[in-house]
Amino acid sequence: MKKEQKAADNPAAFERSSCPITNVLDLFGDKWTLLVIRDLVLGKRRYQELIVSPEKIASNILADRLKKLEDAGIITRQAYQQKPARYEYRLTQKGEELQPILEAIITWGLKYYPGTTIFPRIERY
Amino acid sequence: MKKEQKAADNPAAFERSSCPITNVLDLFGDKWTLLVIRDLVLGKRRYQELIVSPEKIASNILADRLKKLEDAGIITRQAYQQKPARYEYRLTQKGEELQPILEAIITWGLKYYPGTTIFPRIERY
DNA sequence: CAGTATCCATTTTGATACTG
DNA sequence: CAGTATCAAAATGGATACTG
Repeated sequence: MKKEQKAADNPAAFERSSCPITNVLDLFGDKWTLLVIRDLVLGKRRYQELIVSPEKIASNILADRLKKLEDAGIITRQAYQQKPARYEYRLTQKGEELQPILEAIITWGLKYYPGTTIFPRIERY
Repeated sequence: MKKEQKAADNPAAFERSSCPITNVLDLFGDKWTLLVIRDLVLGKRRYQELIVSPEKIASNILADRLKKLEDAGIITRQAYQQKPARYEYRLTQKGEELQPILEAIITWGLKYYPGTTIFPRIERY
């Protein structure tokens, strides 16, 4: 409700949305969202896998970001078992296409923060 | 002082910094920093040019971000006249190399936010 | 386990006023 | 103009407890 209300009430909202970068920043211009996307790109799919990142994301924040990413069509949430109901999160095509952004960030980050490394992609078979 | 203090006090800070993406997010994982970088990439150099972006960045926020970007070695601040002292902000080599990130964002943004456009680069001669 | 809910501290912002 | 200062409001975050 927040975003829509903002768009309706705030006359500046239109201008803001006319720039592609601004729109993308509305999506992940914060400390956590891109980290969640990183983990999904690396192959994580379950809540438990996502919650254990070294950055120690809080459970409420993770839940919030997963919801927002689903709303944005970046990920899907699919049940993989009943009782108890459990879900897997996967990138959609739209989400997969964020990968070049991540790669550009990684390239720059590795160069200017020497000693950093990216976790290996989780292999599934 | 804030960042350094954080690194010194917070035991989790080390883990956080071992990932290149996390480090980059510390730099521009917020609503405004990347917008400032966008404008600089587009050729803006002076405070007045930067302050008039359609997103209406507040003057204190702009000043803060310029300072942080300078501290990070992304931009330089050079006087171009005295009395009154006036400065130009330009991307360093390190800052120029952020361009691929911006380009990846723009590519994705243009695709998924149809109707958005990027401002033309300011031409100087 | 996979979230949801709550509560409070901290951070970020936005508006406005002020200075050289 | 190019910032700096102030300050209240809003957003965000972290810790913890709770539910099915």
